[in-house]
Amino acid sequence: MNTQSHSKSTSRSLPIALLRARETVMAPIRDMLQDINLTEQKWRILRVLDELGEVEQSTIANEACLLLPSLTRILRSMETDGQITRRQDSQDKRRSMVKITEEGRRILANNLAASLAISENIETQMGREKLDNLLDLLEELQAVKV
Amino acid sequence: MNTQSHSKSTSRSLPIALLRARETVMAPIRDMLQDINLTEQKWRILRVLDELGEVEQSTIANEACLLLPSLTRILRSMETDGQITRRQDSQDKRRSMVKITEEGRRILANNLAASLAISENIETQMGREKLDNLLDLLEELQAVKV
DNA sequence: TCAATTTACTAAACATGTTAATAATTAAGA
DNA sequence: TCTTAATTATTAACATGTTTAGTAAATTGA
Repeated sequence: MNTQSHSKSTSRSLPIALLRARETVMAPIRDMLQDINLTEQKWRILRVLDELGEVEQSTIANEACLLLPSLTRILRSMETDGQITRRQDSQDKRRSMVKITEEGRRILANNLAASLAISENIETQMGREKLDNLLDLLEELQAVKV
Repeated sequence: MNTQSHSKSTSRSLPIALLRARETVMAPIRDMLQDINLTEQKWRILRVLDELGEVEQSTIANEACLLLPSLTRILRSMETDGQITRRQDSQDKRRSMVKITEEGRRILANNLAASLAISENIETQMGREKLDNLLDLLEELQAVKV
């Protein structure tokens, strides 16, 4: 008898189930991103910036699930590549405000169709109702106090 | 109007929702693991090995959602620390068979209670029914053809 | 039988994750 | 005001993620 027969199988373990499900969903997205030479993290950052407008780095880190040290490096390279701009906030000089550029928006626009096609493929197989149900449950899980 | 008003907000994006939910769930587990000087990946490997017995590395990689190059490095350090053993398979000399040691099992056993407490906290807040529903949907999502 | 292909793993290079320490600035309290 | 604490971001160091390439062993198929 193994240790986990007291516990639960990894397939019913929430952290592992979330990870495996994400790997499934990400596989085609990674293929798409590889074609345009963009990492998963940079893609998330562009989407968050497009959604929120000009924001400070801590906000990006929270929304895109990145740690600040990673973000510092990634934004540096994205600034070099002309996908985002940074400027010091005039009110609070600790903050640096980040904004997506036209080039960044262009990348999003160019890949919107491919991105949607991937989502729709999953929606077709699982069904809209189940997918909404899943998204609701995931939002609820995020709100749990840990 | 931003690019994503054609698309969907990041909170209704499956990859991002899965990532954010996982961050929530993992936070207390990371705290637990830090106390015993174990990474999240090593914890997953121990759980998979405990569940499956002696297996080849590709199997571990699949089950624990790790790529083989990462696994090579991590197993090397776990072997040094006496948590797993490796031996060449006699039938197929390409394979190396990996097994959890008593030390590895001891680590699992010592942290089973803490691990369960974390799961039960989430279960209490979300409810058993919703959690089962979520796990079912995640399993279904994993099975989607991408 | 043997060349071509597949499988299992490792190596190397670079990007990101993670923690700790630090600098700069701002906020809060005595 | 002055000091202390908190906030924002960066740097450094090391572990892991990710991709590409490579090696060795096994399998396939003419």
